[in-house]
Amino acid sequence: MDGDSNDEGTVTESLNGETKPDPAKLAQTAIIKQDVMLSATSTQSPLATVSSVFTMPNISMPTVSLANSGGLGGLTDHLFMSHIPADPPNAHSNSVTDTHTDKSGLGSLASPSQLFGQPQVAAPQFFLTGNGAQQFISIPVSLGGGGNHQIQLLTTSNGQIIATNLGGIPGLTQPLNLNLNSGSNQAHSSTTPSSSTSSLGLTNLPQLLTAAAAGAQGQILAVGPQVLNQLSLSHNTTSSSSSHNSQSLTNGHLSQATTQQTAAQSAVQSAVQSAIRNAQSAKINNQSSVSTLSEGLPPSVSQLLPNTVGNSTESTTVDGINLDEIKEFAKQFKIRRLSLGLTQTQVGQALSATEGPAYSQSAICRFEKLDITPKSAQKIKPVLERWMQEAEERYKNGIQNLTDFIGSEPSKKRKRRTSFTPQALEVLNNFFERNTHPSGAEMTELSDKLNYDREVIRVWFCNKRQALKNTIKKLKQETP
Amino acid sequence: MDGDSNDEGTVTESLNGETKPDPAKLAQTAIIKQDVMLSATSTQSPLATVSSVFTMPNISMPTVSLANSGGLGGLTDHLFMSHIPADPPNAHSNSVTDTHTDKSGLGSLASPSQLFGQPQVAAPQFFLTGNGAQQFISIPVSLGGGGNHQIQLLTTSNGQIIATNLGGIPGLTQPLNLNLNSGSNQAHSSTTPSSSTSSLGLTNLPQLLTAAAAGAQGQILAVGPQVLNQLSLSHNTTSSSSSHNSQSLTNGHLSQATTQQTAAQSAVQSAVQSAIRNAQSAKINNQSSVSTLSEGLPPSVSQLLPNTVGNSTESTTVDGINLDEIKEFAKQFKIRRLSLGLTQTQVGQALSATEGPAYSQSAICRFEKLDITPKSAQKIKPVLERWMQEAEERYKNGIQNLTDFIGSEPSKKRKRRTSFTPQALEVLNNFFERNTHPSGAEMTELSDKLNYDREVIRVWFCNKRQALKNTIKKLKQETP
DNA sequence: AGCATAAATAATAA
DNA sequence: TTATTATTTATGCT
Repeated sequence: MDGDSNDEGTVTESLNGETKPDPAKLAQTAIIKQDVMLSATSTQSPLATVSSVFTMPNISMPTVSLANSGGLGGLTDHLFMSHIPADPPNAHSNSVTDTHTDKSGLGSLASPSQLFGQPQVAAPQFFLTGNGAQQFISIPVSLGGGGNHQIQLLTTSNGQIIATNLGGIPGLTQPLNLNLNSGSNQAHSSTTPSSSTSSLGLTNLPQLLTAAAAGAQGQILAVGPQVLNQLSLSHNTTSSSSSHNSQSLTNGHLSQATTQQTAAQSAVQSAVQSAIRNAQSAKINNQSSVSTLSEGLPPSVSQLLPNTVGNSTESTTVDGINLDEIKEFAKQFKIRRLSLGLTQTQVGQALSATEGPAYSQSAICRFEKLDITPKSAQKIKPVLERWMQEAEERYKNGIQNLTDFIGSEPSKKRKRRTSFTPQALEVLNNFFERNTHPSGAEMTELSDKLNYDREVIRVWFCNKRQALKNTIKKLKQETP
Repeated sequence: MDGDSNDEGTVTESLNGETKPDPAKLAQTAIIKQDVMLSATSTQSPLATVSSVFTMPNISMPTVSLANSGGLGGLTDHLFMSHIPADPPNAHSNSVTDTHTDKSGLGSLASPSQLFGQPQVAAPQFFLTGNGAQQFISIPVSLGGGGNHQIQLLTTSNGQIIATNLGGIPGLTQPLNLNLNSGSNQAHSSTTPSSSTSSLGLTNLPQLLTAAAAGAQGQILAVGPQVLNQLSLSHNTTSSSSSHNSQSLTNGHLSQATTQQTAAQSAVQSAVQSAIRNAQSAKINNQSSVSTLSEGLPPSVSQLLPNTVGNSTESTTVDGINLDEIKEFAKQFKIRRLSLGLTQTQVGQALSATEGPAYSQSAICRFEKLDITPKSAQKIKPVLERWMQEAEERYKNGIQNLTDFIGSEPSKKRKRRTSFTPQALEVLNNFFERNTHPSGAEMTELSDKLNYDREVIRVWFCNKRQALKNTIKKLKQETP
């Protein structure tokens, strides 16, 4: 649950000097990064859709090659190619899954008690709104103005607790605002190369090696280029492929059921929700799509595309924008990103540095999922393409180079897994039993008491909650 | 674990049963944490810039691809150059640094209090990274500003020392960075002989292809090694021998080299674990490692490979197994997996079904990272190849098909994010203000009252606490 | 041989 | 965009 991701401290300054341009804006807070690993996302299925066929069969080879592939080499070629899946658009939407969702769902509404809560303010606001600029975290609303009294504000009715709590917590008082940036501090000093390096080397060596060798990075990288090429090709083509399976979800498989007990509910909910959210769901759009689509909502590329598929040979275009092309690009972009061993966060941060704010991890995520408007996609696509090309170029010239470009380290290693002592676990578990969500102060206390990093403690609770949740889920399933 | 935990319904643990024995012995465990962070580096400026000139966006026709490929050859040229850092080891400039670095450092160990967990002390850790800017990981300390009073905040009750410590340490401010690279050094000239490249290619078909195709790859590969070598060198350096490196390059000996690493790692592990865990063991080991090499541990492919590279034309082989080939396969396998949108878990489950047990998510993960013995890798490689081919084939024919093959899951969707009603939020926030840690009973009550899943409620509190925590953290950092 | 879970990354509500 | 949730990956462990 908790993710973790965020944290970060921004330290403003850096020590190093890295040259870095200014980062003025760096991302903010955030976290940072991670390592290389790639993850996959599987969530959605890529379907193959296809769309237009064309001629670019070139690639076809792959198939054949695949066979061979035993060897590696071949693989590359094909890999991608073959797929070319177009993804079905909906991916997300399908709701089958919803299960939990309920909440919002109808049920909840309808139901009960919720009603009564008093309607207070919309809670939402409280948090930060960040405004545009990235760097600042602004606190909420209010703050904007002058001093930050902050805390109270936060609290507000709904209680954003945050503020309140803080208040309660001694020390916390501080104002909420944080500016991340704080001025760029940066020192760029030049870095001392040799020395530093060396040190590094030593330090890391072991790890490095490993990483390189095994590491994700290395692997991935290699592929990259090829992929790229193909990608581009395919891109246009769109390829042919087969049908999309319509929604495969098919339930047939329910099998799992997984989770849900409430299939029924979920279905309902999902339906509802989806309806609401998406407003236009994919299908609908087809034709009218554009116009009709929701009025309010601007349709995202993914929403528009689904339709496309069909069999038509033609590409789907909206406002003069070739959605298929964008779709393919997005797909390839992801693969290229993964090939370089980069995370969405890293890409976003790097872009924010060079292209200006507006490239958060979320933004990258949305682009890849095409959960953005065609116009928007069209706008950032060239930026991403350019950036990716440079990243790839640098990669070729050495990781170091890429590292510099990105800012962070792609190869950063994963933190070593912490081992808790039985004693520590006992303390943690006892605490967890009483309270699964320790406050910051409590966490700090535990951290201090047990002598583990506070972050480690935080993560422990996070994972513990997850485990609990999973356990509960299982029980539910079984029970009935 | 804890024995006690029960209460509530939380089932928690029961399931597992873990129960873990306790080892009373462990001393404390602590965390190991940290690794090193490397930061990156920067040293040189990369600047290269570049950029892309054209971009061929999408469409790229085949041509494009050609271009790339064409590139291949060329690529080679550059490849290497850059890297080659030489680094002397020295390291220490900053005290901080030292810490990490030294493994030997024992000193560090000594220091603190770590009775339990980690040694906090070492503050160093925290920083990390950042290199450039952005990324800092947690805590930090901010250094930036100078005095941060904030720090204290963190500290609060227990005071995680961290903050405090940092503050105390003068100088920290900077230090942490490590530059990897530095690479500059380089001469590229000599280095990369094209020939080598080619040779490489020849040797390993797979690679060749790749290389050719993508160009990048090839390059990369090449590079990698170098880097590695260097690293190793430096690595060794520390200790003593450099010799290895050279050897490593060559293949013949690889084995030994490998071992070394292995040893190192292993050493590390053992050392760490047994001993202090925490301390950053890694480094420490190095030295010893060498000599020690390990006997005990069976070397993994990744451990063996690094050395290999070098320039040698030949491929690394151990026990008649071509490690380079396996490495390449592993790399491609991952990409292929991702291209199909599959997770390690899915692959593992599917394989377990068709090939019999023995293909857990962990197994897949380890294969991809090559954290397995060559023998083992050689054994499962064909299985994975075969499976992947079928998966790809099915994918082409429709997702459905793939879905069936995999067994359900692929399409499983992510649970939809819960939306709380304003009313519910009010109730929750009010509660949170009074008590951030509701008991199980209280949670159940809220769940019931608000009509949300209990789990959802639990998570809400969890996240709320985290948010609070993060807020606090930020405050600390920033505020100057 | 793998489970359990820490750590990391992606996706999503707001 | 940000904050937060959901998923995936990696690894310690006996």
